[in-house]
Amino acid sequence: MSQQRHGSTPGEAGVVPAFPDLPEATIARLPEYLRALHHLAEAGAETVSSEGLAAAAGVNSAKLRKDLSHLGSYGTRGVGYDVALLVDQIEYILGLDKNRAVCLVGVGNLGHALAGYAGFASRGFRVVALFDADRKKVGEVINGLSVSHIDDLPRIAAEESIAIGVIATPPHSAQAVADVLVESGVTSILNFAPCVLSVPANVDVRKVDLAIELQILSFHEHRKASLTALPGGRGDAAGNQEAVGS
Amino acid sequence: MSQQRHGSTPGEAGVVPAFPDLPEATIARLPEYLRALHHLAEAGAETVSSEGLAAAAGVNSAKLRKDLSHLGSYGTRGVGYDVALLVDQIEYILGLDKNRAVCLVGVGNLGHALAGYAGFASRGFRVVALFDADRKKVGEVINGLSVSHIDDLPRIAAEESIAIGVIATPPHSAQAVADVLVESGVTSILNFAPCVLSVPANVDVRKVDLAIELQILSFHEHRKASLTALPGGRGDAAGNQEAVGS
DNA sequence: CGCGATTTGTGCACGCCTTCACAAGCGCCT
DNA sequence: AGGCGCTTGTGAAGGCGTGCACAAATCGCG
Repeated sequence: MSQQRHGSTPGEAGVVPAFPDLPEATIARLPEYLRALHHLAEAGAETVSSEGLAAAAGVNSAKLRKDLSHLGSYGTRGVGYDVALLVDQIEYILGLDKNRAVCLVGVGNLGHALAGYAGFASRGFRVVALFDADRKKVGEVINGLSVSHIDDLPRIAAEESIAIGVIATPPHSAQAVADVLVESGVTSILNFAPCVLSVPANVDVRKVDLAIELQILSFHEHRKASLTALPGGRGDAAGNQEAVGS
Repeated sequence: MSQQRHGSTPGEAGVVPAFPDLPEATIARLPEYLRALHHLAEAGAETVSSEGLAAAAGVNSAKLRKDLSHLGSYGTRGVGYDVALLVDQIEYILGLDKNRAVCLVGVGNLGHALAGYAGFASRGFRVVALFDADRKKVGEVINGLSVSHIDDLPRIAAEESIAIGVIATPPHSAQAVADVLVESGVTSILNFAPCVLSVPANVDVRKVDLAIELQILSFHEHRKASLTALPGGRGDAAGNQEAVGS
């Protein structure tokens, strides 16, 4: 679904739409808004208020309005936001209208699951290639996709115009894989290996460490336990949920 | 992340050691430091400088020093930090010396992988129970653990003193699962389902949405593409790596 | 047409986090 | 013992993000 900018004054910017300078925190929340909006759209809602959308996304309504205001005025005062319009706009900003090709390296325990993860395809990502260094795994078919050897990565990445790579290898080989990915033209990496990657400045890396999340929860368990052990400690302050990022 | 003030010890250190009031951002980095320290310990290092550890963890050295200073003075000026001592200290703070029991709900594609994820066990977490609502999956053995029906969750959670639960179900059943977990005494939840969970204030929820990470990368791809398309745009702005948090 | 109800967009203040820069402290060498 | 180099720990400044509170804008209705 290609699309150009809605509404916005045609008087400014050039052929390439001016790219808004969004705060990183806002960017991280846009996918959450998008999910909530899709949900609302399926339910038949045509418009939604900042209050309603904020509740659906689990954030403060003022924060949501400020986030959305960064990408332009797509709301109508007294009414709310047009759901369909906002969906299109956020998908455009996130670049999800490109049906991006993704490759996955490391078809082990986790990689196997990621290769079949339905959440990727449903958000506009196509996993177009799987790689592994183990020749015993090459040729294995997962979710309709055959595993290739990592030596073929540069060729296939070029053929398929792959810009995003997912690393699901053991940590000791993650850096080597990252080097190959970068060499092959990949400019965004999602790293599931628990290690620090070194990449050129023009390459973006995001890291997901499942064990770290548990350790953070463990800390809070420890804290809560030591609080309830104390005389005055009642753990019922105002708490809300939401996490990740950062 | 759930905020929650916790007044530190009223008087001085009691039987329960005074629990430091760590910034959330610091907590999120401690596991990273810990991983780097384990790596250094295996390599035989006895001490490490803030510069060295910061590099291994992929952060700024000043930030690392400030983080560590929050948990006390465990470094020696002119020398650095004692690796073994720091490992013990961080593990204590994170509550990893308790070998915490974890249960996993939802043995689908992702849940299967998580049940076998070695990174959990190696960081002091024991996955002691697997649950699913599908009776066809009950009894299936994964990684030496048999899948139980979710109706048995309250009983088993009590027996095993489970305080941490992992949700890897489809989003439409995640809230119901969370309710059962909370009802069963679980006070920390790691949620892999792409939805917002509503829980009591004393329960901590962290969310990991794999698709969101890809969408954030997609945004940066989009941004980089529109930058290189612009005349003045050279794609060598100050790019850094590392992410998540935040 | 005007008014009130409603909701967006945003100026502002506050607090958290990051980063710099440097004094204080420690060990080693002479 | 004394000085020197190295490293930690921290005060201060700046930036970023959050949330409040309100003005501006829009719709519906009498």
